[in-house]
Amino acid sequence: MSNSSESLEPLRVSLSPQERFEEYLQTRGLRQTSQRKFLIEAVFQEHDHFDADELIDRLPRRGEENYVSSATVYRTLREFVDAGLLKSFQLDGRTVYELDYGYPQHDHLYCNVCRKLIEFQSEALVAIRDKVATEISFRVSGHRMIIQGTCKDCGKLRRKKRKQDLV
Amino acid sequence: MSNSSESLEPLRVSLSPQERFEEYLQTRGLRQTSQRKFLIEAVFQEHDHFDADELIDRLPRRGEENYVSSATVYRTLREFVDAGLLKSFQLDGRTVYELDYGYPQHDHLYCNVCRKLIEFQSEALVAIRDKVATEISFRVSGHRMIIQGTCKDCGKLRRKKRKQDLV
DNA sequence: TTGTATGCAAATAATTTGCACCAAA
DNA sequence: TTTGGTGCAAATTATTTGCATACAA
Repeated sequence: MSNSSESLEPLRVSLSPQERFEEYLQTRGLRQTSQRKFLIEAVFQEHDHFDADELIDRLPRRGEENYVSSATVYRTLREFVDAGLLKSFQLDGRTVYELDYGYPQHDHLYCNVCRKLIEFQSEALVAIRDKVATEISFRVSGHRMIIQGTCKDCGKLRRKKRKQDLV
Repeated sequence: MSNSSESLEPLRVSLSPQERFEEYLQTRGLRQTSQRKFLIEAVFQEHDHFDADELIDRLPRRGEENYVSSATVYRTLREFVDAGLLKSFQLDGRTVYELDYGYPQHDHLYCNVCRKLIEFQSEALVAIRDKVATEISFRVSGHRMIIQGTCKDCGKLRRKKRKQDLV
């Protein structure tokens, strides 16, 4: 899966993701391990969307230094979500992760051609969400909005191709 | 997965789902088979959300009359989506289907407790979608909005439980 | 020392696919 | 009769889990 995206500016937060995660582990009596430390670095280095497979691909292989088994990668990604560091959602049948801690709430446009995720923010969208929910006494914990279609670049390409076809 | 939902009123459409599907098959040189006819009946009998597994559960078993293999169920559901009869989306890692042909565009609230899907319609939401897309020259083919949280009933239950806990 | 975390491989679960046979058009 | 469709079982894919061992607190 291609996973480039246009990124929003990070917010200023009092704790680093590492510190935040430490806090999370301590309050639950869980342990700080070298794998967890290494993974949090790896994940927050990239500011992009990714799935477990892509992450594993850019991590050290078995036998190399800092190798982490994929079982642990899957387990740790879920912890990061629990800890509020990452958000996850389903796209094309796989679980996509993105940074949450330190990043503003946002939604996505998804290009069906190049599979790029483009972020956008809309207060109006959140307002509508809350209004709809309030009307039926639904307590909102979050939402997921994905606009599908064709991005600017892919729209251009297709038009170019159509022109060529006419020649 | 529980799949009850509050349903919107069907629209009036000139062709029945069956006729619409026939049309689809003919324009593509595909065949009308007894399995396809049977499945379209089964699917449009219920006005609810469902996944492949739930559908298969309420169909005749192997050996019984009108049995359809699950491979064919999966294949046919995708055809229904292609034909515009059904819509599909991912929820909790599985593919959920709902009637599309003859039903108005809408979105969902999803109760994390009872896993019920509640439908809602909002023109304002569509307007925001189109505005966001237009601003970056993105051609929209559709969208998916899911509001997560706790529905009215489950909110009540939880409060009741908390009260009991205090006793 | 004590229980949590990890790595490995096996297990799951949902869905897809290869292939021989069946049946619309 | 020709080509698409179906059923079956095996293959895939992403992810989870059981278990023995390793290690943080």
